[in-house]
Amino acid sequence: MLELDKIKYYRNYEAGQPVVWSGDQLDFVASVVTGIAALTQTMEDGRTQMVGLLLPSDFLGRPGREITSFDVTAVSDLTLCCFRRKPFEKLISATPNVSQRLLEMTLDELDSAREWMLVLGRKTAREKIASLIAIIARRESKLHLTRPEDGFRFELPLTREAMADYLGLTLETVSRQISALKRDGVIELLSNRQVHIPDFRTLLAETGDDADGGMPA
Amino acid sequence: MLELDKIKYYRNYEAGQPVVWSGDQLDFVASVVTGIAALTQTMEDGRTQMVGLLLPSDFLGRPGREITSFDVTAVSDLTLCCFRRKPFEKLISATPNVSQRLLEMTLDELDSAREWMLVLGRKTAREKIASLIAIIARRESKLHLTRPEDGFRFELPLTREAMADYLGLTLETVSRQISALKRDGVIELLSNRQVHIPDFRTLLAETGDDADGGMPA
DNA sequence: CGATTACTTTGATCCAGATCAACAAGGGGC
DNA sequence: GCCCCTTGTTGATCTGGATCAAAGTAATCG
Repeated sequence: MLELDKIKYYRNYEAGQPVVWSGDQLDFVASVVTGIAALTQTMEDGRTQMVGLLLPSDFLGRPGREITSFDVTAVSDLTLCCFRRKPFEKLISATPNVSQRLLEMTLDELDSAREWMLVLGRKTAREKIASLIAIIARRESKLHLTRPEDGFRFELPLTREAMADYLGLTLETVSRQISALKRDGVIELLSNRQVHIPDFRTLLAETGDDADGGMPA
Repeated sequence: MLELDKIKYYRNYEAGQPVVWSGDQLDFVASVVTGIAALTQTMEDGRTQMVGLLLPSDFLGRPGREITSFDVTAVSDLTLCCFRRKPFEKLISATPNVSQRLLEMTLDELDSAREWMLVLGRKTAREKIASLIAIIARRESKLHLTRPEDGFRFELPLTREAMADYLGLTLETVSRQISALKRDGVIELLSNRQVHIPDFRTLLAETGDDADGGMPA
């Protein structure tokens, strides 16, 4: 992959800044280095739905199609490692490994998207919130190499509004359900964003998923 | 692709029959020849959400992972063209074209899944129904090489319940909204399943999408 | 054919979550 | 510190779709 180094460069975005708008041409593909980006869709009347979260190491842009179908926005301060499209595409057509790796990543994303469809289509507001917190918790624990079963604490990277956009809810409902989970001892809040999970099993029980079902990314 | 012929065979399913259950080992990958299959997820308490529809030429199964994460069911009578997994995987690692083609198909499916997330998360029942009918209409028109703008008729391949599972609604709501669209002259029903669209634009206006936005598969 | 079973429509009622409306709590910047 | 501004909470009310309940229609089978 040494050739990649020759065509890569970095871009930085502040929290809230747009990376690309739906329908725009994206003349690069990129991988998230630090921070979080959100893929969202917006209807004419302003209703919006987040359709994906990009975390460090996630990939942005699809080889072979230069037009994005979703808005991409920096949720937190964001650094992207970008590759100019043309040389990148030449590279992947030359090296089968890259293409296979990309396929695998894409299939994982597809699985995640489909699992999220269950969340959006069938879960209650409380289950949605619990699911989202569980996903973030799982990721954090992976990052810090702790087992999520042990109680631990972390920071929610999303505003209440962003959570609402992700979950197909309103921000008021998000706030209320977080309060309810706190009242019921499922989670503890050290501050608005700082969450402590006393018992991960209890949280999982609130997601509505069976025992150890996988969760979307 | 001549080598593929050596390892392929056919399977038939009757409407309603399961193809695989979530968590089962899938020792083949396949492509739909005729009929329709549904990918669904089910919660412990029986709530189900359809997460994908497989139509003729769509692909089932992912190279590299033998366990399916979704139930697959025949919605109508179904014929699959199957490839035994091992030789198929050997083939795609040998021929970069196949792998690239698969990547492209998967990216398309991912886009579709994400567009469906907007439908599930933010659309009203009426918009959901209109969206579904528009999608099916579009497909049918593609199949018959007619432009969907011209009024035309076709058959809904799904029961009201299957539509409800796809749209995150109950079957009663589906029935009511179809009746409402009929009452308002957006669609005409020749029978339960036979739909006639007098004016495609009118239908599109009911989906909530802006003008010519792409629709999920 | 009539009967049984599956699918669909329609009605009445209920409730989870949306909407409308205040208000609290940070958190910079000056 | 104080003010402004963004973010979050909480309350009151409303409503779209769920739920519960009956019929109506169509396909299937003996």
